[in-house]
Amino acid sequence: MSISEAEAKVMEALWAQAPQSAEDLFTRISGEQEWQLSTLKTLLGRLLTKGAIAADKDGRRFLYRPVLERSQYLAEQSQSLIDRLFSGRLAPLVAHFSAQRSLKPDDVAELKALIKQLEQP
Amino acid sequence: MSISEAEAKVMEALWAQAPQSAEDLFTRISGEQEWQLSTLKTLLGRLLTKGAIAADKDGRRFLYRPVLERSQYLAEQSQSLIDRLFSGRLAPLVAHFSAQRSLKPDDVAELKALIKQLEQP
DNA sequence: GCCGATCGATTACGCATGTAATTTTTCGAT
DNA sequence: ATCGAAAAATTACATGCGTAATCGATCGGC
Repeated sequence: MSISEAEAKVMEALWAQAPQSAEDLFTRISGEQEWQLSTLKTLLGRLLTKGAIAADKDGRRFLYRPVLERSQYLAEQSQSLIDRLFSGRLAPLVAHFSAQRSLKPDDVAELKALIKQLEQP
Repeated sequence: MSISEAEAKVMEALWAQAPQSAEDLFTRISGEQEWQLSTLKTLLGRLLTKGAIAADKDGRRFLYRPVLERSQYLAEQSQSLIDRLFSGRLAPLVAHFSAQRSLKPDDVAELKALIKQLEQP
């Protein structure tokens, strides 16, 4: 059921716009990704098998659309990371970033605004 | 160079305590992980090849210790996630969690404290 | 209705991974 | 010096993934 790295790139393209044909996708993705068309087709096939996308016939070709929602994918990936590495809690992850000094003032401001919003629902 | 899921579990055990022999590790990890000893040995071998751990001879056996630091591993994993899914910025990840309503009041409080600390260095 | 272009489906293949059994090496004890 | 236990190294094997070529089906034009 898990989406691989390469498959995720296809999902991103479909989340950005759907439905799209294989050709459409190929055009969009080229530039980001140096794939042959048949590579993309393989990935589409695998995503279909996994049920992450669906295909609707449109004349002689198929139009693909996501079934798995992006927000759900984000949730799974994020949750998995903080479960595996941060005991399931978000704050330690943020603390980690701050310890690495990889938080720019903008980030801090944005976080602060978020928190404020969370406190006054 | 990348550490796999199973390998990461071995690393966690070594980060928790080092150095340890394969037997030590096996004892510690059993209960969490249903591995045969030889599975663990395979993983140790692969980690050695990858340079993530080192081994020092101690009589007839080896004592293993981490070379890769946990904080670096955390940094790589976390950065990779937010790069792939959140345009490289932390705030959107936090926003995602809040949108999922998976932030408990404790978490919010903890985050708030963190932010405060970041503002007054 | 047949032919070729255009899609999708099938097959391929090397490498990583999860999991483990088997083989080889090496000490320590006799 | 030899033998056996214990540890490490090698080999194994199925599955998933990245990448792609090729085969097969199908539709539109003649």
